[in-house]
Amino acid sequence: MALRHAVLAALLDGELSGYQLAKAFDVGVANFWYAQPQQLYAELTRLEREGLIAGREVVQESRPNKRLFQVTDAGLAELETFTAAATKPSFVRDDLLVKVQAADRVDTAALLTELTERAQMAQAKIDLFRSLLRRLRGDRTEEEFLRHGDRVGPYLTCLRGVAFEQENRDWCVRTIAVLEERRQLHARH
Amino acid sequence: MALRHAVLAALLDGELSGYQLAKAFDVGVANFWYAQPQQLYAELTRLEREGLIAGREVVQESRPNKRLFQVTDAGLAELETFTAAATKPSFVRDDLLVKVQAADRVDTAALLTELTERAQMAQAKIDLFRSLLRRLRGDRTEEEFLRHGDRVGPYLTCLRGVAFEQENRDWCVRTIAVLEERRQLHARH
DNA sequence: ACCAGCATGTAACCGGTTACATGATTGC
DNA sequence: GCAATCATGTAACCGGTTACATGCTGGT
Repeated sequence: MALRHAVLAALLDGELSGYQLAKAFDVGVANFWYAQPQQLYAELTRLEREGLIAGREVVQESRPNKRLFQVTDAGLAELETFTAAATKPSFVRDDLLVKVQAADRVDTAALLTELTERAQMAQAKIDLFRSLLRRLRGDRTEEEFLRHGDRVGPYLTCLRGVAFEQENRDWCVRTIAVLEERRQLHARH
Repeated sequence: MALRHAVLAALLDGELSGYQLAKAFDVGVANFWYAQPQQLYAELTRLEREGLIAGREVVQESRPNKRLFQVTDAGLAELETFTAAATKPSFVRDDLLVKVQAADRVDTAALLTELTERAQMAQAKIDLFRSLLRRLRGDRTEEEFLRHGDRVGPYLTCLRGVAFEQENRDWCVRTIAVLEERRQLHARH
């Protein structure tokens, strides 16, 4: 089980519903975890049954009722155990990189389109994460916030997200330039 | 099925045995895919059965015999189809980031150790990838190689690997500094 | 009228992980 | 003598993905 700790960590920010969590996990919760709604609802049910989170029904009028969840003491203890235990490093697994690996042996037209899209998606994420960072730190400087702010966890993971997506975007742009130049050279023969 | 294309792409460099592939995939083949030996042997069997790769037995004296595989025309066609089709973006999923997300609510001692280890592992990968890049480009400059070299795919993915691991290392170092400073502030109370 | 957003699930499937298994050679 | 490297697999499991399902409200 891997998602459970990501959910617990996400719920440290306060009470959230499954739907709200789903929105957060849809963009990857500041690029550190991605999950689909179905997975989350299932995981929330399990976590509640095990007493690691507590849910309460919130009745709404013009919308369907929802259940807000928060981490219990047992849940926090679980996170504590998890953080203390060693984990094996995670690896990148990206189809786009596989395609680039094969780029000099196959047609690159579609690949170039995809790389362009990826660069744009990366830029969109950068913008999103940057505004998130601004919201988190408020009117303090970054250094000030990281020293004395109360919830630096999300800020730090978000910084990683920004750096990752910048790298992503820059690499896409560079790769497009290289492949396009080689295409032209090849066309001229 | 996802691994199959990564294997096909890896085999574009020339004939390789399952064991050699396993070594490459163990470090993540320039950080674009990771897989275990068992997975590879199973996948190679499947790919050969489907005619996407062809294997030949190589008899060795002082070592167990091995089977070398190369991509067939059908395999190349499969790669072509794969590259032309759209893929959904991949997401980062890293336990270490989950831990950092929760860092201000749990004890960070073990986490700091792990971050240090990660920074070192990232540095080791950077060194590894850099030497790979040097080997690939030979005595040409990077620009020259990317313009006229014949196998730029591996070079480009390797560039991504270096950038990723640098980002990784820098973020670990930064995060350690932040968490450690907060620890001291908190200890003094 | 129709689509987007709110809100929550079930069930089947597949791919990746973990555990288990074997056996020879070379170097410390 | 022991560990590391070469070399190749099988089987059970689990977690993440895909497909399917429901129903109400508010805006264009």
